Amino acid sequence: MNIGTAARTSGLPTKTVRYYADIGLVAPLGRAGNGYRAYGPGEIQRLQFVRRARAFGFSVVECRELLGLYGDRDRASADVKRLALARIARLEAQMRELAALRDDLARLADACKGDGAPDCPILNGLAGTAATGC
Amino acid sequence: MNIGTAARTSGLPTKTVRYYADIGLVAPLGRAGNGYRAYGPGEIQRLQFVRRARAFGFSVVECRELLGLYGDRDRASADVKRLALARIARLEAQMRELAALRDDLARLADACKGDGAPDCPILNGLAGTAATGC
DNA sequence: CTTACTCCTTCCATTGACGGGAAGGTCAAC
DNA sequence: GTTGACCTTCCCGTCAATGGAAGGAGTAAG
Repeated sequence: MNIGTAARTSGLPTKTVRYYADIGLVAPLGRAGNGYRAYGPGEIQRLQFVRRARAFGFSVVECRELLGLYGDRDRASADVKRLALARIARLEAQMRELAALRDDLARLADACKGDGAPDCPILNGLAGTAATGC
Repeated sequence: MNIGTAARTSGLPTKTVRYYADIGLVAPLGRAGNGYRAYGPGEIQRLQFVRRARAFGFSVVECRELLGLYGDRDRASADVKRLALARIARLEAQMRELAALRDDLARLADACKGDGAPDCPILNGLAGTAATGC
């Protein structure tokens, strides 16, 4: 299977598949006589695996670790759960940060009339000339 | 005022202040005879402004726009409010995405016993061999 | 056989917003 | 006069790709 077909069936852009081959995340089966990368069903599965893991917010490094566990028949599911829970914790920390930002910004925006006048609590808040609590 | 003092009083790393000077976001007052960048109180204020706006998740491009409005005596607060509301919308979209990721991942992690056995619903889910709804 | 078209290869540059570190000039204090 | 802190420019690295150029390979039609 050539890289284009592998890309289409795995749902990744060709460039990304090549990139994953370059960094050794998902190596092709080998090379055809013409130098084309050759992919088999196992590689397709790993590419899809990585695509999903990336969609879950796992970094490429984490994907590498997950792929290692994926291919390890002696893996302990505790290892995988640990990675997943750590990722969940990071997601929730990010959400809390974003929520705090939104609240602060919304408070400023609420105080802003949004008319044609130059007096703007948002700019005042960002400039630190008003009490914004941050 | 030299760049180090400007960095300390504005709360930004020296590298960042230099970077902002390079990209023309906050230009120094001028150069001293020895080539050192010179900063005055106005620049400090703009640096702090950018620091706060960046903390609010505004991109450097948006900061540039906000700085333009900040220095414009004829600005309309509606322009600023538009930027703030757009940023809030983006924050909320990000939060929704993160929440969806967390929910999917938590559902998988819940199904995982986390013991020493190799059977792992998380890996199965990522591999697409189980119904995960994604 | 030539043309046309798609697919593949490698290599290089770019993104955003800096951070690390080298090589070298400047300044104030002791 | 010699530390030590501070400043300058310059270049490379981050993360995870993405865009594009230059050129080779495969297939079908005219």
